[in-house]
Amino acid sequence: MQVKIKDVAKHAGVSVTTVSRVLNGEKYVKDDLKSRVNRAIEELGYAPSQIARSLVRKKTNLIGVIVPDLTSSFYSTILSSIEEMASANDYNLLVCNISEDIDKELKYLNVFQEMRVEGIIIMHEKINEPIRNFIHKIKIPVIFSSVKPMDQKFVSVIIDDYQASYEATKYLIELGHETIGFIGGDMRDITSGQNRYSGYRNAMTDAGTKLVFEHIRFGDYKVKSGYDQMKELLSVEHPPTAVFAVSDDMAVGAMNCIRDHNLRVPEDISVMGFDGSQLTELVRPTLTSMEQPIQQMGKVTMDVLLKQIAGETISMSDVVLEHRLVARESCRNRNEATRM
Amino acid sequence: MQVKIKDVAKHAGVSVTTVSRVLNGEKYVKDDLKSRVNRAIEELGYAPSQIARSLVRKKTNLIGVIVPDLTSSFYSTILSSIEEMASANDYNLLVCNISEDIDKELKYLNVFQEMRVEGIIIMHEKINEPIRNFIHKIKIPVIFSSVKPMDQKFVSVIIDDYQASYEATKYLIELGHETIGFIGGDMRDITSGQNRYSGYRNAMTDAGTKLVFEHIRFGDYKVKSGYDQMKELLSVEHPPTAVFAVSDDMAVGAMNCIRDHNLRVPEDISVMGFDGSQLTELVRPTLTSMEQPIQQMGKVTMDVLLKQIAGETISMSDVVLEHRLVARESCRNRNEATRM
DNA sequence: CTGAAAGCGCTTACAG
DNA sequence: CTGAAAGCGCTTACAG
Repeated sequence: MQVKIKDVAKHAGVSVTTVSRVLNGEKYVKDDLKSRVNRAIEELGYAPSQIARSLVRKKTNLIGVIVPDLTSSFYSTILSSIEEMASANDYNLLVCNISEDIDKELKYLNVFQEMRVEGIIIMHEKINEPIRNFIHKIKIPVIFSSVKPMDQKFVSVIIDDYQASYEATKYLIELGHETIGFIGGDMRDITSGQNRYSGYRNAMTDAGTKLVFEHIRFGDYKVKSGYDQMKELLSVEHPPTAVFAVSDDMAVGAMNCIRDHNLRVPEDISVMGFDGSQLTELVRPTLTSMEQPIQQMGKVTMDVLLKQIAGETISMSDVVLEHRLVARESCRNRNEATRM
Repeated sequence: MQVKIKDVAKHAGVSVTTVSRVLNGEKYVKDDLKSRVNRAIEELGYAPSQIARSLVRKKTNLIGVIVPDLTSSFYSTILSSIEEMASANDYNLLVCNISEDIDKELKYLNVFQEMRVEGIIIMHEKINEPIRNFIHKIKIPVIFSSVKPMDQKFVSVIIDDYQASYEATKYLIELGHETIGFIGGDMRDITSGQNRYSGYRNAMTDAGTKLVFEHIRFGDYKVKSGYDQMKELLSVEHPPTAVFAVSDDMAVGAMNCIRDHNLRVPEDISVMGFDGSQLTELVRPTLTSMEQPIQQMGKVTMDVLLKQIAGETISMSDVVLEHRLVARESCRNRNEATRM
């Protein structure tokens, strides 16, 4: 049996009320009693039950987080930054890794509700009807991090994906590339699918560069799909001289595919990534990438969520963070490249 | 105000006992009442409070996990596998990312206790005195995953690090390498520090290969330290022709360093990693690695922990899983290599 | 098959 | 400054 407050009270010869008071650091307890209580706590190895405390206080200090893929460097970095902020504010994280499994998500959302988490963070945008209904119904604050699903009720902490993608493409154009392949995301995703595609498309047409149907492909953000889609890009009659993949993972997959076909990055083909994950510095050549402020994204997400929990009436607008193109080795000027 | 069981009872015109019964799927409730209750639950959007339920059942379905570094591919993969098993068994994960911060760990361990988690998983072996005392004192099952701290009270799910390291080294020796550099871990770590070093050392001396002091270095398992230590190895008069790093991350760092010095892997220097993380297939050349069964490690950890929670008297012995050397491109026969 | 009552381990007015 | 009592939202004997 766990020792409980009653045992401590008995041991110290005081009432449970008094024990509770020293537990919660209230003043108005004589030093004499306070030290007796503390000694009893020490001697009995007492640890108050958060469960019981939560019940009466109606406060759990719990936050539920739904991660699409824990093993992804991008998400685990956001999560780690969320965790840091949470911990600093005495919140604990209940984490759920749904790997494309929508049923699991719904189940977890229910668990979150039953656990009376004070806030929910969601990091993907594949929101189906039951989930949409659910998050609209509950009165727990919900916030989206790194994505913005088609839904105006919730705050999203994101970058301007359209603009970022536009600039990334423009960068390649300015490097002299006239054929730029695109490895996009899931077009059902607004943020990372549609917006990034639009940015690419408009940058191309604005520059008077023609869009080549065979140069436009879509993956699932993971390394393997980058590899597979690149393979397709290499198999067309006139492969592009540069490729823009909307995730670093896919960009790395593309780079590997290019190398496995005995071509060189960036001499033969330039590769541009997106996200700014650890991978960028880890591969060779290092990967030029349109970077999201990943750490900050996690931090700001928790910041805003904590405010929502505190009941501050948040203006329902999104938080849009700065993106930044970090040039590394994987992209090269087309003319220099051909000269080599 | 949250709707509670009393509201449902009133709405359905039954007692809370009856509502509780249908909630918990007990038989002995007339279909008539059952459907009235279910309708009331539906209409009111009622979700039972796990907090209250936990209090009376003395069961939280919570497991606390302490991860050294969420952004590491190795740990996040174990965590993801733990999460999967937990979820399948209706357990939820409270995760704590301590980044070398021992104070944070102790704080979290306290939180875990107060939250009445049913089990605790720890994935590192830097156990200091206060933490040791703490985990020895609490009556919550504690299990170590991927490490075995110097302590006999707890079960560890591990591989035979000594043997794995011995075999990895032997593999390089059999490839004809006579000078094999070593990038080890923290020698305060029994499992991944001392045991892996011993395996290397003994494989070398058993083969009659002499240990070269300047060829033996120690990092912190991360990419950067692999890079830095490799730089040192390259600066000695006679650099080794092969390098064994005790983590894939360090091995990748070493590979990058070698390349940045205009040397080739594996033509000039072979590189062997350890862990079997996603990186192995992702870098070029692909990384030969002594692999741990990462997924299985997470799964088995949860398996054993669940048994301990169920009160099964576990024989206090560790679970030792199979390691496996996976040969890829980064290691080459010394003679072939020099011929090129 | 159904319900009234006690109790899970705390906190918090309320009274003194 | 201290304590008795009510209550947080459930479940579970117990009685019928």
